[in-house]
Amino acid sequence: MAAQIPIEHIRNLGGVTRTFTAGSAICGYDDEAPRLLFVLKGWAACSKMLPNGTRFVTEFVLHGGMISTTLTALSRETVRAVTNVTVVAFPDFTSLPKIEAPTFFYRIVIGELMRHHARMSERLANMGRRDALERTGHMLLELGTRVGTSRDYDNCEYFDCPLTQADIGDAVGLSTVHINRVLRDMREAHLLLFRNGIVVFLDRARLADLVDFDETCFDTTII
Amino acid sequence: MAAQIPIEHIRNLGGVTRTFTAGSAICGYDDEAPRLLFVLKGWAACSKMLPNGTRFVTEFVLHGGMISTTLTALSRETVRAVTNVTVVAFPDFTSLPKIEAPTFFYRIVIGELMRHHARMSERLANMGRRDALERTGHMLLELGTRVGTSRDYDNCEYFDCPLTQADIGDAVGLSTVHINRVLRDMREAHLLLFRNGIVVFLDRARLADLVDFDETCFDTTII
DNA sequence: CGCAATATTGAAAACGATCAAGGGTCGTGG
DNA sequence: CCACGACCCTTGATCGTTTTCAATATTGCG
Repeated sequence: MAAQIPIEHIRNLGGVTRTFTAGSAICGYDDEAPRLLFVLKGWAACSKMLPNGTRFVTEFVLHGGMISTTLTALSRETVRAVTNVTVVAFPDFTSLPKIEAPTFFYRIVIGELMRHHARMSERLANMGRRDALERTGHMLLELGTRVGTSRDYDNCEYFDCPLTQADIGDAVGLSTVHINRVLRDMREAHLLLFRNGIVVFLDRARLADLVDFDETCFDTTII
Repeated sequence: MAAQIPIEHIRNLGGVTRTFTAGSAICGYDDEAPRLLFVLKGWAACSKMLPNGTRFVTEFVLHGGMISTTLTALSRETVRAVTNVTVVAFPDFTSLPKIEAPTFFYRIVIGELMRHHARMSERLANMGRRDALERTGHMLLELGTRVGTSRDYDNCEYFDCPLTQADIGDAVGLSTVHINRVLRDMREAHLLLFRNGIVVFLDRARLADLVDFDETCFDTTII
């Protein structure tokens, strides 16, 4: 199983390319035909609206990530484009009675579901047993690991992060106000900066240690 | 895709049956050969030990549930038998380079991963955006829905629940002490009883309404 | 330039954790 | 058969974290 989805393979399978503008809905849970989407570019967010009026973000889908509309329907999630997003869409062969797609396609889907599972497992533990600083630090380290960081700003690692503080709060289960305070604390502790859509890890090693971040679940060569 | 794993099919595929006594480890994350296990009987719990010394239960595996040791390794989870547990074990064909198993097996694995995903998604939202009473109520309703309830005790629905209050706390991210108080509140509000390993829903409808429980994610005929 | 969305800060209140102590139940061994 | 220990459940009091409410910057965008 490859470490990452072979996007090139997928491009050549006759999927339909679609784009979504920032803020638009990629799929709701009462959609048309079931589809499998692979994100080629941009950030998307899977979220649930709860009856109590709050929102929760269950997953950010990044480059190479998969969106199964069958799955989002089952999970009662909505997927929305955070930035402009490009995807390739396929009919959702996974729910057909017979194997109808190249067999390696099944392996790709299973791999994606597993990576996804590993992230959710980590995030569950995160939300259940860690405090605000650990949760937010963890989330930002996860995102940095997944999108990949560059080096600049006095040789610190950084990455572009199009999320608002509210998005992050909705993803880690904290109020926007508190995310703001946590970010200030991290800034004052010279751990990281988050300004103008850019996250700079001022001291990534210390941060990772502080929030005990373990890349295993994200930087997967296993699956 | 079937609503449930066709255990009969699986039994006839030459898997090896194994049993584990209550409390023993079913797999840790440094296990031997990767395997796929299907639980025939009993309750198991997937959990993570965090560096801060706390435990978090990411999933309870019940009758018909699947355990992939590849996946638990990736997620750095440990699986422990809560009660005595019987499983059928297969080599983990999902990580082989070629399709090596009956193709419907792939569909079974994908279905299980999706159901699993839907539960985790629901639990994430639960932990992130609901209070203690809602979380615990939700968890018990989820378990009741998954194992199936019987009627007795003045015609109330009930089910056998082998978990301790500590287990539940570790699964919903609350302290044991607080779980205890929440259970007392629910008892005093005539919503449910949890005594001697039995959960009785005294007023299931009102409870489900109070914690806004939605069975869609659990009672799946879709996948 | 002005509006809307986002970020920031303070003060008060709520919620859940933690600490500490006691009670019940079960199984084992004397 | 009883005593003991292990484990689980229960309750009270206190402390800390995070939420909420409210008000004010700041930024981005048409």
